[in-house]
Amino acid sequence: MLLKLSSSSILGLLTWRPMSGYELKREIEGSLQNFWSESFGQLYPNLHMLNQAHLISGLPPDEATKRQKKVYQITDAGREALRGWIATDPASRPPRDELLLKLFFASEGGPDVVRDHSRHAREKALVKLRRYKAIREQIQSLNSHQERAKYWLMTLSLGISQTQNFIHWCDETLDEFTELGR
Amino acid sequence: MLLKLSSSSILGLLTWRPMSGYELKREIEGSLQNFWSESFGQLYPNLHMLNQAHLISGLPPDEATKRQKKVYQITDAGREALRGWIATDPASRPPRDELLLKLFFASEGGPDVVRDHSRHAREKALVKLRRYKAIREQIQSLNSHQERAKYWLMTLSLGISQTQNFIHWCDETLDEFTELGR
DNA sequence: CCGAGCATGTAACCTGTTACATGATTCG
DNA sequence: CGAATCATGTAACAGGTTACATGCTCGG
Repeated sequence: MLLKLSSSSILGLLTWRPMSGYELKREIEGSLQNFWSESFGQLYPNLHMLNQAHLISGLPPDEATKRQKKVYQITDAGREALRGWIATDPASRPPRDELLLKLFFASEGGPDVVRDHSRHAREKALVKLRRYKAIREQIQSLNSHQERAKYWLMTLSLGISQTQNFIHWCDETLDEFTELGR
Repeated sequence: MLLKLSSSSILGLLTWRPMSGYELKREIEGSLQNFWSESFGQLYPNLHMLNQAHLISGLPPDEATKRQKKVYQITDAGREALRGWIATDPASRPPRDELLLKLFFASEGGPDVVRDHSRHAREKALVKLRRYKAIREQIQSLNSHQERAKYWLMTLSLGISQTQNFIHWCDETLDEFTELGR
């Protein structure tokens, strides 16, 4: 069973607990935001496809809350497909970094452009870093016998160190190009 | 004049010297490979659009080599548009990192998957790092009165430190998850 | 009752890649 | 002369976002 890239996050999240499309979106924007995103326009069609492929199945609607919410759970075939997908070599998307492209050609704009961009990028990175650290606290505070925590912290630690390194680079760049501006 | 994202690299490169579509592609795969890419299917149509918008103009074909090569140069309006584009705040694309998504859900696959992926990623990062350093040598060895070099080295230094940091993280991860595998 | 958030879905659009078609030139 | 590379281009497709349409439910 071949698994589409845009379906993998769904299956992954459904290993946690059964969820609806809306809940999945919230979870993606919460837990996966740092390295993944998915739009409703992609999510709902994918949900239908996964259902048809029997990798997920719909739960019967809750009697108590007669909401029109559709809750899905992962099937055994789904878990199988997910495991297969996880094990295969990850493909890297063609690079497209707008900030770096602008900085690369920034000699056309002068040192001020570099200063402005790196200052702004630094601000955003700081926000990101604070968010990362808050998540880390959260994970560490929940029961440590959660086996998944180890894996989550591993990905987090990459995000934190990359962001810290980026901030450091912003500082250096800022130094170098504000001298030039004077 | 609003500049399309996929056209900006063309204008940027044409500030170096007049080039044909084919040469632009080569230059993108050479100098910009670490943060940018462009396919022919995008490049040639964009070239036509930029030409029609008078941001670039075709050079008369060389008499000596009667090749069917079409060489373009950037116009004043093109330089203007490029400067404007460089100065505007860069947008960041929605994140999509397949490796991190797999590692995040790797508790489904076990420690071996983590080990395999980080080992492989480390290999690729090492190759990248060597390439980065070779480029740095090259830039530093060309005449230092090239004003652009300062900008190029700035973007390079980010690439190098991010890659080094990534390799370091791979080592840590490898350590942690090979212990688990035993 | 009304607005915010819950909830599902679709159609139009944009961007970008892949695969293909075509032909010239250079070098061994 | 044949293969590799130079060189330009297009059509089909895949992937993804945005904007819209629709309606429910809960709290104030």
